[in-house]
Amino acid sequence: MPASPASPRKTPRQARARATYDAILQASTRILQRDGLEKLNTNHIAEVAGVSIGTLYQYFPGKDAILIELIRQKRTQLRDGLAAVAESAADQPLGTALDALLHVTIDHHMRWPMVGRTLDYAESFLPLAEESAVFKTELVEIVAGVLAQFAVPQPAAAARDLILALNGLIAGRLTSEQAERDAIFERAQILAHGYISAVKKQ
Amino acid sequence: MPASPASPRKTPRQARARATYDAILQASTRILQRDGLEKLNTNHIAEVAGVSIGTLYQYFPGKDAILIELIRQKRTQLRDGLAAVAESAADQPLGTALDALLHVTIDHHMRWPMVGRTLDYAESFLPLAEESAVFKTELVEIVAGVLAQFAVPQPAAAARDLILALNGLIAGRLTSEQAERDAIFERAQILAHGYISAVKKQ
Amino acid sequence: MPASPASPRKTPRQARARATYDAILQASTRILQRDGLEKLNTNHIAEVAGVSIGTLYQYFPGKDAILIELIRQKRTQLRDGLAAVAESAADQPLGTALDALLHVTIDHHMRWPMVGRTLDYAESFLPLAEESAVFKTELVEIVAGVLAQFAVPQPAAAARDLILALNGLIAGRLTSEQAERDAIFERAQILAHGYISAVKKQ
Amino acid sequence: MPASPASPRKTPRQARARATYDAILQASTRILQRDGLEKLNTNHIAEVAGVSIGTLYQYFPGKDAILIELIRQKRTQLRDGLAAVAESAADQPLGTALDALLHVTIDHHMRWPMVGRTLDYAESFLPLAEESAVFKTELVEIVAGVLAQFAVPQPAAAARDLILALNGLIAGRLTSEQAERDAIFERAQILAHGYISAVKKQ
DNA sequence: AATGAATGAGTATTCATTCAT
DNA sequence: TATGAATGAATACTCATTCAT
Repeated sequence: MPASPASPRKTPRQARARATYDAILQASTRILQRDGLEKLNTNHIAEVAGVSIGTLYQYFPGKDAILIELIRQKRTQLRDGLAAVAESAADQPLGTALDALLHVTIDHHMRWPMVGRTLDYAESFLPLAEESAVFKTELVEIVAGVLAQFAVPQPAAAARDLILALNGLIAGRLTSEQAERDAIFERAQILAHGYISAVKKQ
Repeated sequence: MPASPASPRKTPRQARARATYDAILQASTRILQRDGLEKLNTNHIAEVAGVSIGTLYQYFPGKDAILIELIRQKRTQLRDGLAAVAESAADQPLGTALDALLHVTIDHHMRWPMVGRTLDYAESFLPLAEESAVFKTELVEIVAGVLAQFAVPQPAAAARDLILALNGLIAGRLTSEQAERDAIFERAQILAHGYISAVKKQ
Repeated sequence: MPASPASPRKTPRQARARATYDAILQASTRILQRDGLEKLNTNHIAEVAGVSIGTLYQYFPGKDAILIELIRQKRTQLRDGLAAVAESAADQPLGTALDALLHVTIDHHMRWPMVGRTLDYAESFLPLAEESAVFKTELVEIVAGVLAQFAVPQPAAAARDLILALNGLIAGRLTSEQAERDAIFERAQILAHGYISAVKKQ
Repeated sequence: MPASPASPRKTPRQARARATYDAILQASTRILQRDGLEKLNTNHIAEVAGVSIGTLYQYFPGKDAILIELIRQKRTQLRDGLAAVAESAADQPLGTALDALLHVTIDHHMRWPMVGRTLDYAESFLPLAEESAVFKTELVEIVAGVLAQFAVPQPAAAARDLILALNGLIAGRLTSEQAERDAIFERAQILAHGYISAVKKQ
């Protein structure tokens, strides 16, 4: 099992090790959020995390592995959040279900807006093609499952387009000064409902 | 008035100078498209452009200035393309005008998909905040002008949201294998029409 | 009396300790043979030996001490092998005695060819000058003792030259593809006999 | 033509560049001779050579390339030296020819004794297998050419063995305190003549 | 005694930029 | 003006060694 850049080098067993592992990831998130990808270097991460550079390399085979782990954690959060909402939306009207999904998505983007944008870009140079495809399929399936309950035609294609368009809208709003949570929700709602109405009329 | 990183060091007057200047930008585009931002370094650019590193620095004060110039050229292309279409859309039905805008936008994205994504990211660390705000406003005004002709309420807000959502949809599609021009257009059309219908019903 | 890098930190008394000690040395030999000196690091040794890095340092004060111990063991093996043969050669003809010495030497080189070469090099940076001089003298005395029985003039000088030349021949052959045991023996025999004949004629 | 560790990165064109290139190699030789392979690191080389670390990497893709270039230069020196002597030995008696070859070889070893030993070891981890085989064949052919003139049977095999044995003898003597040039020559002469006599009697 | 988490000095390498020619 | 040799700060990563548990 050779260490690839895609997997952590050592799985933390002791409590201290776990804390170190998390500290490295949290420090990375902070740097990404405050200074961007340019300032994310291993020495800086170690310093912010309060560990030595050697310790960092005990847990991650390299800088890319840290980025990959951050991406994975963020994906897991979003997927689980959407899945939970999708499940509880089973017996609710379309508008309610949609709004719940929107809230989860917007909250997710708002948590670390800069980190999200940066990690999206990082995907383009990390060896994550296959994993990304799987993740996108999972997201599409979750959303498509909700859409299918309301007789939306071609639910997978609709889900994929909705996700992309909403991501663009939300991320774009968060980049600019227009970062009011409720305002974003309102516009996203119009977009989503409008799109679904149009798709149904097709 | 010292040269700021945001402006080329010299305005090329002679034809040879112009050719060198363009060669540097074209080389940068090629490297960005093929290898990504990581491989974009000044020595490599000079080599691909067929000039010496010294010459490169005669034309640009630094690496960032090259990126900035690429961003400006791309922005100018898109803005001019949309403006031309918007003008000729003055006496056409909404659907036709919208489709024309969509075509320009999709073509723009498809020209150098990887470059577009990369430059979008590069904006986040270049000193371009003000300029970017102006550009976005210009785009919004162009699109809002069209929407206003058809009594779309709050045309500026609608234009902004449409631009963001469509960018997300188109860029996302181009990232994945789903890069069929007509297929993208079809879905973008649904999104745009659906959104405008929804906005009108508000 | 602080532990010097030239001596193991503890003399193992219990069987388990002895096993650990040997496991570390065997692991080092395997790494040296398979991957070379570059890959020989204490963490790797500990891993291959199946002990923790802390335990390794209980038995050896440092990496150099491991190398030194390997060198000592190999030297002891060679010296004892040659000494045994030299003793039993007391009442045999010169050719027979010489052949026996050659066989021991070739067998010794063939056991771990890569390890031998590497440890020869390691001598150059380990604090082993005096010990090495003693060892070389011992070897020379063993061989010179045999030569003296057959009236070889200046037996010590002849022994020393023979050892050096044969080492060069054997090691060189083992480095290349020409590693046939019998073929090496044949050429070494010619070399040794020719040299002794020449020395006698002086 | 991708930069491999086996070839210099940039062939010096200007006089200044040539001087820098040579300074790097000379500094490496000095470090090798005085401190050994352990202390041979790129920063140290650059410092001793009086150039910056960046300059070093303009000429060599890495540390290994420097070692390889040193090996090549030493090999060329030895090969050319032996070839010249072999040619001029065409019409001389065997003893004279052999002595001339011995002198070249001993002089070569004595030039940088420590460097020679170290580079011999370095061969074992550098990607030089094929090149080394070619070089050894060339040496063997030069010496075998001389031996063949005097009806030595199997001249190639004899040449190869002689080279290996003499290298062992000379290098071994130079390692110890016994580094008298004439003394070494005398013993090498006995070895060479004895070996050839023995081979002829076979 | 054994463990393994942590350390940090050391080393290789890159790349934006300068400046003498 | 163009060239390309030179610079050196910045960065990734290794590995011998220590020490708290």
